[in-house]
Amino acid sequence: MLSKKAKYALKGMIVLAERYGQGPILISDIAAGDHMPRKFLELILLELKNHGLLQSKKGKGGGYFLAKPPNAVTVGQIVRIIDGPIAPLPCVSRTAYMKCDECADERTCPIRLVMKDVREATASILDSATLADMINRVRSIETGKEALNFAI
Amino acid sequence: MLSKKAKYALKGMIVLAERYGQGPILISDIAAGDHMPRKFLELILLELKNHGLLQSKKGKGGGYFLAKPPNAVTVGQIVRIIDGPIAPLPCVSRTAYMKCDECADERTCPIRLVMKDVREATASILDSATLADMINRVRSIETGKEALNFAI
DNA sequence: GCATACTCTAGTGAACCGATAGGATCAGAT
DNA sequence: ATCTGATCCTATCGGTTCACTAGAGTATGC
Repeated sequence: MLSKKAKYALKGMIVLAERYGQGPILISDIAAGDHMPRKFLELILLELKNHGLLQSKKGKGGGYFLAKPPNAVTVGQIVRIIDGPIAPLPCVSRTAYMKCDECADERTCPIRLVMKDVREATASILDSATLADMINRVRSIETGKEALNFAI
Repeated sequence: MLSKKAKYALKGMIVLAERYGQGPILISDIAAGDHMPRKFLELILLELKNHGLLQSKKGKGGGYFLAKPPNAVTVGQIVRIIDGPIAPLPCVSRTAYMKCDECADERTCPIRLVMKDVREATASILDSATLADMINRVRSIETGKEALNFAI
């Protein structure tokens, strides 16, 4: 389950992606647009900055802005920073692998086999979805309406 | 992330599936085989029973057994009972849908669109994997060894 | 030097997790 | 009837995480 923290992080990043190239944006502005608790968002943005996804400027005219273009930041990166590994079990994680202590033979653990499939499927979705993708996807729904459905 | 409780539930169900048709199995036996805390497992099996996945018999010669054949019980069912909805966000859940309060237009929420993909992918894996599938998958690895790899 | 805005450390109440305790209840054997 | 073996049920507990808040610290620009 995605935490609220991660959800706020994603929302914040999307706002910043939409205004990419327009200079620093105030925390307050980001929070106000999507009804997020300002102080909480403050922590989150800081964390994303410390992981290199954001840059900031202090003082008047300050704020946050993306460290990389929107097509170079994926949902997977953001979720991993805030919520930790994507894998449903530590023993199938690539970024934070840990052996289960009870599991005798990892290679033949039936639960592991299924959860590995889940991990693979989830990771491939989250790691291929960039901020730019998300924005475009919404725009095409908003402007083209149900056009895509007919195209299929 | 899958809870330990859900993991124990899956392990327990697999044990019961392997011995399907052999009458009731003791909680203690199930717990001992996989090093699970007996009392904790007791709660879990009870919960699975109350949701119709297991049946039980009290007194001497008692124990737990599957209410349905192993090919009629999926991982998804078990996980949902123990850990709740599979969806990463309530607003993309089919079994426990809940609107997000902040989300103005659900149809164009970019986060929702991505998480819906994740839900779909995860659910299709978990809902198609039965206890019988898991057992067979392990057996074919154990007996056929690396045969499958060569086949690819 | 003062207002502005990010930076950092603590802390808090509520909920959840993993596990245990102990009695209640029921089925079968004697 | 009574005893034994097993599940059934409720309560509780220590620890951790979650969602959020408070407030002091620090750099920036005018």
